[in-house]
Amino acid sequence: MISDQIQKAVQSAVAELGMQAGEVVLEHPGELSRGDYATNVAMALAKKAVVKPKDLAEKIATAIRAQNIPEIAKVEVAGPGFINFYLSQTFLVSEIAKIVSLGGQYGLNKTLAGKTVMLEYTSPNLFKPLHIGNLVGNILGESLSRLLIASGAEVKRINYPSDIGLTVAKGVWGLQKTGGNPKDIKALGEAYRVGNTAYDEAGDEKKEIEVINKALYEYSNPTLTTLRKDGIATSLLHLEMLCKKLGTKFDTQFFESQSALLGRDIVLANITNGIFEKSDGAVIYKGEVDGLHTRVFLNSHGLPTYEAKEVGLFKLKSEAYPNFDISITVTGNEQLDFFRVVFSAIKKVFKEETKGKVLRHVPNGFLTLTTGKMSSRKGNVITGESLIETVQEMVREKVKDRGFDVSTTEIVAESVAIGAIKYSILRQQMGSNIIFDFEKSLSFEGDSGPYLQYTTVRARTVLAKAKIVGLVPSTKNSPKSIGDLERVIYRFPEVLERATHDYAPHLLVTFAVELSATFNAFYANQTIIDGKDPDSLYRLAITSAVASVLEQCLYVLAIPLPEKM
RNA sequence: GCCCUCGUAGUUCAAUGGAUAGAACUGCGGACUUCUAAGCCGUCAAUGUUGGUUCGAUUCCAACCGAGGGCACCA
Repeated sequence: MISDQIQKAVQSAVAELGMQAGEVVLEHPGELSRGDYATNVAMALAKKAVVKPKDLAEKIATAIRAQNIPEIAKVEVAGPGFINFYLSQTFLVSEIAKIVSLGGQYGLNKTLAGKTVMLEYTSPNLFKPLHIGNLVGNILGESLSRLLIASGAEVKRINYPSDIGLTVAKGVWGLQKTGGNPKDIKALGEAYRVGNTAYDEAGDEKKEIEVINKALYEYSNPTLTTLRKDGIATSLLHLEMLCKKLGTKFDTQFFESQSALLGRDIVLANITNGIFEKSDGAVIYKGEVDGLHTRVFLNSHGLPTYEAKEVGLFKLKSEAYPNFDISITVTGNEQLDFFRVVFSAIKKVFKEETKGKVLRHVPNGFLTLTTGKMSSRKGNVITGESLIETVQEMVREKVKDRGFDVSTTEIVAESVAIGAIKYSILRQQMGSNIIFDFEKSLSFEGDSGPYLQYTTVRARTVLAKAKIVGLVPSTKNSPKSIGDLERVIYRFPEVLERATHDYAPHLLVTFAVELSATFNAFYANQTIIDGKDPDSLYRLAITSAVASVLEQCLYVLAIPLPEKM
């Protein structure tokens, strides 16, 4: 990458002056007028060297100029002692040519080549409609997995649904009460709602549900077991459809019914060695040794808690993928402290299996809706699906005016709705809570999923039109001076790499918006297709590069791209 | 009480310790007989408070104020 090249150039220039630069910090100046890269080495070194930062910067700049690097057109000292680099037109144009020829391969890197990553996300409660929180986790998780793949990692997408426990018991109890068909997803949702309400009233119903819960764990009642089995199958099928809509396909599923007793046994086996200890009839792990807090792994009835199930789950995972390098769990940010403790325990129990490996919890934020439309009156929970459906309906109305046929309208409405939702979740740093504003997300004006989709579709439309006229994009004849687009688009590979490194899809979102805005300004400023203008072919090359990079951004964010808008 | 997140324009979000804190929405004002106007151009507007570290702090440290979450048998 060009940034590495500049880093090296700075380092050797500093060394020439008899100093040690260490890690050279390179950044993109806030404004393009200040160049493409800037470094602050002179300011950082000036103090030690007892010289004025600007004088030192000038010396370093001179040494760099002497290297005659073809990619660098100009080196300048500015402000308090920054050294600014201006990339050469030849380099920038060659990047455009590179993007056009490489297409979707442009920008991929090998920083995680050879690494296997287990990435667990979504992980819903079966029997219970998919909650918005699950939706957020799925969206973040899918984008993370695509980011890791773009860096060469082999990613195993893992789903960990809860198929046993109180939630399921509530649903089964509800099915018996309502007589609902366990193969009907709507009846299942209704059954859970009935069961959940009854449980909260804490009367005889609560006891009945607890009895069912125990019976399900023990498989002691065939009727109940069948209801559970059918309900789970229905839920899973439904989940799979929803995930498909969202762009996820899991490699593996582990169920809580597998991890529960396994986890319990592992915990029991690690009491004598002092990792876990008994306390008030329960089995606990004292996180205080690691500066954390105590958590209960087995309750006083000897049943595994969520904590112990995680221990069992790790066993399942590490057996399925013994050669993994990184294990990531994406869940709500309220579980931050929980996972610190659980990972601390797991690392002790599985000392060998976790040696040299990374266990990481990636929190996703809590999503709240600003408008009253979706608020949960009457105790109705907002499901992930109803969110998508509501947004889709709003989009549908807008798309109708465009005069598409019925099936196109439907496809576009779904893509745009999902794009809008995903964008509003991925645009900010993960972990912080998300405010989802219906009006704003669906205004389609700037800083939105539809904005990115629209820009990409627009660029593709232009390319298609040019093709019909017989114009082929080319960078052979670039104009005397080039614009801002070339100076933004070549940054894509470094943005992608950093987004992976920081687990931060939002960096890619920010970049995609900036690129889109630059392209839209470019588009508005002139006519791209003009058979009489020799520069037209170059403008088409740029358009092609933009379309290609934006498509990649959307792909990594797992935002669908409609054919037209 | 202890611990963890976090606090940036009216609103929703950006800003690997850097230069004039960037967008979008809203408000106000424009351009358009061009390939998609879900677009483009201009403009008003912000770092919770008080200290500290630093050549330089939205960023690091401390205290305070405020929001959310967690802290023994839920997940």
